[in-house]
Amino acid sequence: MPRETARGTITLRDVALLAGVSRSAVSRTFTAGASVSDKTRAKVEKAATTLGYSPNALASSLTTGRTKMIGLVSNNFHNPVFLEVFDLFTKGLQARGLRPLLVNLTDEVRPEDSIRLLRAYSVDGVIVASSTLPASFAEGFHDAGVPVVHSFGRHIANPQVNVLGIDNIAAGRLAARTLIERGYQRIAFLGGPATATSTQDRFAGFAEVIRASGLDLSFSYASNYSFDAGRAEMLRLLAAGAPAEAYFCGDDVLSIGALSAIQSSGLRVPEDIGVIGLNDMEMAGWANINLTTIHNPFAQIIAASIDVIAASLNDNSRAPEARLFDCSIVERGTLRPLP
Amino acid sequence: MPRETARGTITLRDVALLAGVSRSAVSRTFTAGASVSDKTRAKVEKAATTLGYSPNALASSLTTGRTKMIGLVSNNFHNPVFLEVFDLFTKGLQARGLRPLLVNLTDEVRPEDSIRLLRAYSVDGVIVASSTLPASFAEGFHDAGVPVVHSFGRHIANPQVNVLGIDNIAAGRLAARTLIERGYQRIAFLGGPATATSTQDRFAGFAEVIRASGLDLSFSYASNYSFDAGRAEMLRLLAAGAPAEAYFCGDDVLSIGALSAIQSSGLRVPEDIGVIGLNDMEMAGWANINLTTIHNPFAQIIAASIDVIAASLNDNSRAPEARLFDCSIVERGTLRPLP
DNA sequence: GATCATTGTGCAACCGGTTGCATTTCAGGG
DNA sequence: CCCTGAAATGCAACCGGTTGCACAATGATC
Repeated sequence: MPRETARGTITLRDVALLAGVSRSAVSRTFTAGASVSDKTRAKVEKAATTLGYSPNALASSLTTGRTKMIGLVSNNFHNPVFLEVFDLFTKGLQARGLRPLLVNLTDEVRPEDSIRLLRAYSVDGVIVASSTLPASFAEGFHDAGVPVVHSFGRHIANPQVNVLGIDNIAAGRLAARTLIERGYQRIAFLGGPATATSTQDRFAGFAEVIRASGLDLSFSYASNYSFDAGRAEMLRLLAAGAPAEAYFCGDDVLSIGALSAIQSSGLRVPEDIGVIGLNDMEMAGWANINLTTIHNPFAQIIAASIDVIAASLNDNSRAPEARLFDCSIVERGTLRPLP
Repeated sequence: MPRETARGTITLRDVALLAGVSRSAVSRTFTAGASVSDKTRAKVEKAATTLGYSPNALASSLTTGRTKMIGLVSNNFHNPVFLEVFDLFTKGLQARGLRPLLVNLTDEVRPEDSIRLLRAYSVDGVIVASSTLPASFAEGFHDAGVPVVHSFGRHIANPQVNVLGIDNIAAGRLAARTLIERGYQRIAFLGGPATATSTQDRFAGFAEVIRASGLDLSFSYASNYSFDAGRAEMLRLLAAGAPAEAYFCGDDVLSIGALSAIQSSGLRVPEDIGVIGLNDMEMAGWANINLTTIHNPFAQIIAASIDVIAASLNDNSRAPEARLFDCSIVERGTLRPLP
């Protein structure tokens, strides 16, 4: 008698009974590389399909120690660029048979809670996708023994955890050189929140080059990486009078906010004011935006992040690596052309 | 001797040993409403914190039959509105102690695979967030015995599964009335993909009212809900000559593409051509876009979807419900004002 | 046909918790 | 101080799989 199937779930037992083999045999037919004869495999598969059996991944995780779930943690649920990021991460993880367990950190930056949560769910690894969180956040997972990669995080020489992303300092330098090449003199930095590591680094590289050229540099910060914050800050700058000739904005969405402020005030881009962004999100290429920006190679970074996390699953003692990816200028319509 | 802690995981046993109680006692201190004396609870909690123990949610799911994981399935990873959707879903689920397991269906619409996958992970329920998938997709989960709600799905009278969203037919009517009120005569529908249920319904309502008013109605479809598709289709219409006076576009992102095409061709909005969108995504309110559109009450729909799925977890025999939410016009700058 | 190396198979213990049941502890009442 | 009922506790079986080990079946070799 196939026992009370109270919750209706079909288990290994049921299949074994129907196929007339042991539970081990059923288990083995469903684990790759196990030793099963063609004959029993056939019997088991037949029984499994007639019952509509599919193995319980969570139960097996108990003994194998692997859930094939990856925590995907982010705090950027308002920046359009992150839609591309989620798309690439989910597709990339799925392609490797990994499942993203999503954690929205928007209002919550206490690492302990996320760590406890993701440990409770025994995720095999964690991807922290954020350019604004401090390194300590990802390190918390590492300290808890969970493989982790910090995507879009701050680069440092000897990191505690894997960190993959662009060199924000170099990106700042690139922005500065680009503006200088085009003959801009009164140049400004309109950054994201001053607390974000990405903002700090972009500013550092930018300021270094501008000042080395003997130019003045004014700078200010938007309250966060958002359209409204970019627009508000640019409106403030315009109202204060004597805006700069060109602005390096913290990222694309901030740039778009700034552009809208400039348009509202009747000034023209790039004739009166030039703007360069960073990220090259899809929208930056839209014909009505046409933002000159610095390309952030998301697809590469994400593919590499997944490679690294997958490698860490097999060998958690890997030394953490900090990998940098090159940025490049995408010339569109918000800077005047090279002289 | 606390047994070989090979993988370093701290279990119930370890805590029980240290606290000098049985495993049951430890288990009970961590399950709400169980009967434990204050004294043993204190001992257990002390031991748990010194060991850094946190219960394994997956192991407990084995006996309780609940994982508190919800499959969040979508195929819209390119429409900016979905960033808002993911933000609201993840926050709402987390607030109830539920965890979203994300499934990206972008290139994949075979329901069986997703069903098999989510059953393998024993999710307690599934939310299908898509306005383009057929009802049969969500029904697949229902047939497999998994509670499911289809958010933004097509409304029908006696649904097989919970479906929550706007009344797309009513929205189409609303768009038509809005255009007629403003005196537009040559009116057109620029829809999303003709295969999407949302497109079909919006068209049905829209066409009904336009034709009832004795006006002509021309219509065409973009290849998908995206900026590029909207722009391409509008460029084609403009090149073909004699465009309509006003367009009801399938959604906001399509509208923005169409707007950009109109601007590119030197025509003015709303003087030469009016545009009305649908969704009222964040970006529609950006000052440089300022799209007149129909508000889709995402926050309400998502909150209700979570309520419904949470209720289904306790009682999977609930009769499926189809709930409709009201849309409203958001007046901005892409339609001429009421006469 | 006997011998030996290879698979293939089932038993039983285990992964980390939960829970029904029997037993013990305890507080309050007489 | 004893009795009673309720609360607390531990035992042991179980959730749905996996896996080491011993044994059985199979095939190759001489």
